[in-house]
Amino acid sequence: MITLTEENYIKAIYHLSSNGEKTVNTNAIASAMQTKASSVTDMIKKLSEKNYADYKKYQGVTLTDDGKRVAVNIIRKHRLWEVFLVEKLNFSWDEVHEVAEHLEHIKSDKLIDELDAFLEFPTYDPHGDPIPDKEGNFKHIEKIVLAKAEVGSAYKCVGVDDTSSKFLKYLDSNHIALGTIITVKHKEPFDNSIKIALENSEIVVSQSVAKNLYLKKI
Amino acid sequence: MITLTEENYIKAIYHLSSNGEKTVNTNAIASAMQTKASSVTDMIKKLSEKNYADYKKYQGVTLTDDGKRVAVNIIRKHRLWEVFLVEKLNFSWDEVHEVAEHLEHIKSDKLIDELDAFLEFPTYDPHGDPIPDKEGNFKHIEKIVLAKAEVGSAYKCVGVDDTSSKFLKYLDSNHIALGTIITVKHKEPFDNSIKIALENSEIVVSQSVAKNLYLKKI
DNA sequence: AAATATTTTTAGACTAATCTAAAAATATAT
DNA sequence: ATATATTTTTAGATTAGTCTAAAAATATTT
Repeated sequence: MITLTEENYIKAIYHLSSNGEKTVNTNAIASAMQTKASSVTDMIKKLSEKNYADYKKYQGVTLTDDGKRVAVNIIRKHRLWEVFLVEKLNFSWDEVHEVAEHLEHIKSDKLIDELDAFLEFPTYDPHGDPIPDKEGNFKHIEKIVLAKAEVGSAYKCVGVDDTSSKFLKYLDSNHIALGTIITVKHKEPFDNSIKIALENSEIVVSQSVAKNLYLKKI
Repeated sequence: MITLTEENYIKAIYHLSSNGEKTVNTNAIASAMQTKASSVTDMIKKLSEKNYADYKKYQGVTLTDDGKRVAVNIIRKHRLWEVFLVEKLNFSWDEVHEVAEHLEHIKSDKLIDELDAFLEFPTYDPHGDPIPDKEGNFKHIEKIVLAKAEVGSAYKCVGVDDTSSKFLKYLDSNHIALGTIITVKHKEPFDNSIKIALENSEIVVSQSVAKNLYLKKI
């Protein structure tokens, strides 16, 4: 049996290794899990014993295929619940994360398969992240970050990196949502801010916003 | 903060005291919680410290108003999730209990209020049990147990006491569901079995079935 | 009312997950 | 390449919930 805490560590390791495929180090996990390095060491030993992770002392950790399977399944559940919350229960995209963090740990294959069907097999969650299917495969969308978009081109907003309530509320108040069409007008070299055109407005966004917004060329 | 285990103990105490309003004894809780009496003693001390229960050594335990509030809220969540599972996710009434046991512990007022609205404020769960409203009030239905129904009268099936999968499947296979009209034909004094008439059939049910089926006179 | 049985509590130990503080290993700087 | 800094691990303690076995309290029999 896998515990809730083990699941959360596995998920954290998965996310930390998904941007860059090498081993994940103890401190990174500690900061992601809001805990201390010593606790992480204990846990990765346990994950290693249970064959969810490969671990050699002082050398960081990687997930085994089993571990990855667990991680992807939790991500599937998390994202399906997020869709449910937004589409059926009137949650906004900045409110779903915390509740989904809990719902994702409910263990019932029937529950998640039926939920998937009830939602008509969605492929993206409310933040534009792909939802793995039952077998763990997910769509790979070719997206770039606004910071690297080219001046003069038009893009569609397809996702966010930062899913914090603060950032999502900022986007809401500037009328940026998934699907919004964005044209890059000007990049300011001084502070890396970017002027973009939306449907009815032009706004300037800071570098930190530009780094967290995913676009697809149209 | 209230833990999952505390919530489960509170729920168990509530259910044990709801049939008969006096104090609940340690062994009863131990058997309901599938644990040992010594563990129960530890926990009721803790619940007492946290003001969810009143407890005097060797004298059993009762819930405080706070404790009752917690219990009713969990029951509300449990039953709303059951309705969701049956009405939206194609679960049958014998499959919902286990999953609802987990879902009931998700803590989010918005989640449960929106779920309630999404389900159009149901007042009964799939087993005929009333669903408390936000304030904790629930409908009291005047129901009797089949074992005490009178020969010759007609009744509507309004609930079950035993919600085990075994019993519910037995009812399914005999075409008894919530709303089914039942006429009592004969009571057999020898073994307390009862012959009842359904829409298209007559069947004999044992005493243990008769004790677990709730009816309302029509 | 004394003897016996049952129930409940206590005492002490265990596991999972965590922590602090110190030690060990690795990485970086001079 | 040696010293210093950083990262990681170990050692030992803590908390929540559980257990077993023994002790204490209550209930039941005779």
